[in-house]
Amino acid sequence: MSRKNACSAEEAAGREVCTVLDVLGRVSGKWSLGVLSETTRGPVRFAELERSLNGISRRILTLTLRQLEENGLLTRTVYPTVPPKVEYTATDQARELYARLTGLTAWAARHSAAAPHADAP
Amino acid sequence: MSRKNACSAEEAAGREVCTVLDVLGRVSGKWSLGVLSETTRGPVRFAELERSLNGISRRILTLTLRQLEENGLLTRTVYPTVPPKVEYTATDQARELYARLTGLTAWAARHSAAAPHADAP
DNA sequence: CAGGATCCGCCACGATACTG
DNA sequence: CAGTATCGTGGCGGATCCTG
Repeated sequence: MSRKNACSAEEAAGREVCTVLDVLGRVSGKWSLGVLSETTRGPVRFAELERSLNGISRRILTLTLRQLEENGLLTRTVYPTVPPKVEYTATDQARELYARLTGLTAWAARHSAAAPHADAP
Repeated sequence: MSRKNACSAEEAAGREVCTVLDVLGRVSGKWSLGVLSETTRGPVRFAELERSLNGISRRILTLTLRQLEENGLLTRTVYPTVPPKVEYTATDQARELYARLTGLTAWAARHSAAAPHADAP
């Protein structure tokens, strides 16, 4: 979960790059996109995410959720029930961003290249 | 420069996520976007990049260039002159991808939120 | 000038145990 | 159930030195 991105220097034209870097930094975690994918479909509980994202550890899941929340991409709702219940939902901003990101698959489709094997009809 | 992204598991809906992850992985380096930014403007020499991207080390620059080249995002042209001369240029694929990525700044503009200070026009 | 070879520090990620 | 607290690890990135 990369946090800091001061965009320390680069050149003048780098302002744009800097912004892009910042945006990508907000979903930089290995599982961030997976979490967004799940939470975009509707409210999801912690344990659900833990199962959906097969292989993620509790710690990383927590950190990822916190990061996304900090960046205004996730809404955390706590139900003060006796066994705790917490739901996470993607914000509108997150949905927009996620849409733009999945839009990259269009690019990937047009250039299936460089892939280890690929398919190619 | 993260290379491997087996997208080991996740869930079914994760295919999309997997693809996005793969695309982002191709420009994952700390300086990859900076390099793309420069090479998109036209052919650039190694030393030029080294200066433009202030703070980058020779090794990382080389690795970044190699990665981008491997992924078909950069064209490497060697001129067999006596002092070596090598030029790097972004491919069309790279320009397309870079355009989509800079498109993220639009999103960032609409949600200046979460930034340390800033917001409210 | 362009880049290979080394050595090293740091941080994201992972595995596990414990708790309200 | 939903986390927090600890400890360990791999690999990216940085600093140099050397060469065709």
